[in-house]
Amino acid sequence: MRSSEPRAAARSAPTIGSVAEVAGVSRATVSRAFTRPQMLRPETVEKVRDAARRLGYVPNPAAKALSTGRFGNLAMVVPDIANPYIPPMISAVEEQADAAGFAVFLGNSAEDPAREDLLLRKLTPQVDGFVLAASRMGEDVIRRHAQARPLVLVNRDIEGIPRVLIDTAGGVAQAVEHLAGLGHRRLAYLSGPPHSWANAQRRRAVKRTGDKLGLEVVTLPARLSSHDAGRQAVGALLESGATAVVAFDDLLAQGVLAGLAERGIRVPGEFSVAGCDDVLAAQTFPPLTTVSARAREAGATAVELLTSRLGSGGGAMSDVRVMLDTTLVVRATTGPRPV
Amino acid sequence: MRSSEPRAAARSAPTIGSVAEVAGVSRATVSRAFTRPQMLRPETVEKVRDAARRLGYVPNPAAKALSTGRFGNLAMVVPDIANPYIPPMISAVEEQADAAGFAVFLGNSAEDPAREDLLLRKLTPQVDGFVLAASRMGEDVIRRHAQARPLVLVNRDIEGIPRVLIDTAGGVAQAVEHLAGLGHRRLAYLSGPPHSWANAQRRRAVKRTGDKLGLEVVTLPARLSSHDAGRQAVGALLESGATAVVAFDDLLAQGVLAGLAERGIRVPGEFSVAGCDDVLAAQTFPPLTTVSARAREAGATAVELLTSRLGSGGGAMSDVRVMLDTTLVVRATTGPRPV
DNA sequence: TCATGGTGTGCAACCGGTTGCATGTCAACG
DNA sequence: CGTTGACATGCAACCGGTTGCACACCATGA
Repeated sequence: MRSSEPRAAARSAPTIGSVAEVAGVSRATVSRAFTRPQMLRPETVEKVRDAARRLGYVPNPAAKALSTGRFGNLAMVVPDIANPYIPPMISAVEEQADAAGFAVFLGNSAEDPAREDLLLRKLTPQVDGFVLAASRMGEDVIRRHAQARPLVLVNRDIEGIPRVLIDTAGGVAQAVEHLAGLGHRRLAYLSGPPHSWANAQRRRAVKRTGDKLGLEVVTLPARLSSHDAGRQAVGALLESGATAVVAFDDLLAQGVLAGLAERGIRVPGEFSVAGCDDVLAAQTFPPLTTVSARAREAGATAVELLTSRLGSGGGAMSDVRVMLDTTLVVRATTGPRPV
Repeated sequence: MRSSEPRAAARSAPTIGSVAEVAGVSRATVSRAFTRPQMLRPETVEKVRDAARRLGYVPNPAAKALSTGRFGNLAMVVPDIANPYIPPMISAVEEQADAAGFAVFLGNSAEDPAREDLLLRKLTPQVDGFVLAASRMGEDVIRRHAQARPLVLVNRDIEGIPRVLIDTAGGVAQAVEHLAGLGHRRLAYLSGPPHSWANAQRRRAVKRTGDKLGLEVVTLPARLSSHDAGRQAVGALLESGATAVVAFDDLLAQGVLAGLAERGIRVPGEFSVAGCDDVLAAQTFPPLTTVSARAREAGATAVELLTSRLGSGGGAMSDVRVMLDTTLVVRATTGPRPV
């Protein structure tokens, strides 16, 4: 038999109306059976739920959003999904949001502030809030968006906006102490993206701790965080006279490892390497000494902050700034200073 | 001064009504100025657009969705974001969807078919279509969802449902030929997730090609795709008497590399290792011989299929099955059979 | 017996767009 | 000069929920 549907897409989705009809009540009652059951006689609720179940009724979120102004959606925007640092955070956000009954939009800004801004603007009218990971946008732009929707930052420190910061300074300082304890006297810091909050934080921690312990510290630039950049930095690293390096992140550190291996320099026998973020670090050989990341926790915490704020009807809580501290994880790429 | 807003959240978002008022036209005209401008006098369109711009008007997608039944959203559901194979695909999907004017929901099923089903059910009422990567759901369940919304599969082969398959069989066969050419006579295949389409495909390709070339092939199980599983498989690998291994994917291969290194077995001097997917493979040391992945292309193609189908009003095209073939990338973990 | 009040349900308006149809205007034509 | 029709715009219903208010019902106390 031919399809007798009026439209192309056979969207015979049952509505609140059909449920009402089957249950023999009004549409209002059906609505209340789901949103305010305590307002109804228990047997009425049961009757409605039963009808709904039989019809396979699923409430239409668009309609709900239209009348309530709440969407049940969050958006997470990241600078680069491909950076291995990010997926665990996304995963945690998704999990936590799901548990709180939210679905999550994912946006990828490709490190471009303008793109990020555009994304937020397009997402705003269908989400209840945002999680912005390592946002690249200007402070004023972020502030403007925060006015339109509740917004939580990860690894970006703006006063007055709730934020979760992974304090790698502590872990990096431990790495420096660890290396000093192994007898190293001259240390290199291989830096990451120039405008990154995390890079500034780590560079400072290396410098300060090195100074305190009386080490010589040289800082080497790396254009960006990548394996190749790390490998290419090995020449400068060796010329610098350092016997150990702390790299901005694990990607760089792994590049350094590869570069050293190519030149036949043994790790940790002749050179020590420490990374940061604990990303795939246990999976290199030798396993990389690094600073734990806690990216998952950061994501989960951000969503908690967001949903609790949404629950409380947007009552702005006082300035929230969560610091997650980190510790060094010693594996096999650091050892005593070569003699 | 105190806030004089009626509600807690100051949502003074301009609506079609306010634009109409400012422009001095009816709401219908404002709507048409955006959706059917050719229906209006050009100067009217200009007048309306101008008013909208001044007010910062952004159409409310929930309202639009409610009246049109179209949402402007897609959903991508993956089994595990943390698997490095996935992010590039997500990234491509996001990019392509964005270009076509869609926002994308991300869902993570955590390899659990029931969770995946639930996710789809919850997302269905606010998306126009789905991209399912390596779905773990039963064929009948997938078919049911495909009835509710257009749906494209990646790396899952179900007749009648549009799908994009990364044909690693070709690349894997090349890997076997490569190893045979290097003199290896006994070969191991280290298998991946038991219910995975990709695993079956690869295992078959190794077996068939090995048989053709007169090699002995042993298949070793690995519970899942992980670094640890690979490392733990090294014992069985060595006992098997093989001199080379093709692993289900790069994660496993890298685990094998680590396990071999721990035992002081040189690669490729004493043992050859090939992976699959080209994920971080260039970043190990030595760089891994592997089969190229094309995950990005798969994602992009899936979205193209989806959007073109959405554009054509759901007119079901005939059975679509896109195969992306792959090739071997020889790097430094494969060498001549040890003597 | 009647006012009283609490309880459960329905009516109808509303959220912000879209769209079929009616209306008004104006130029072209007989 | 009246008719016709193309074109631009407005009116009002509708999408599928939510919610303030009215109402009916019933038990209670005077």
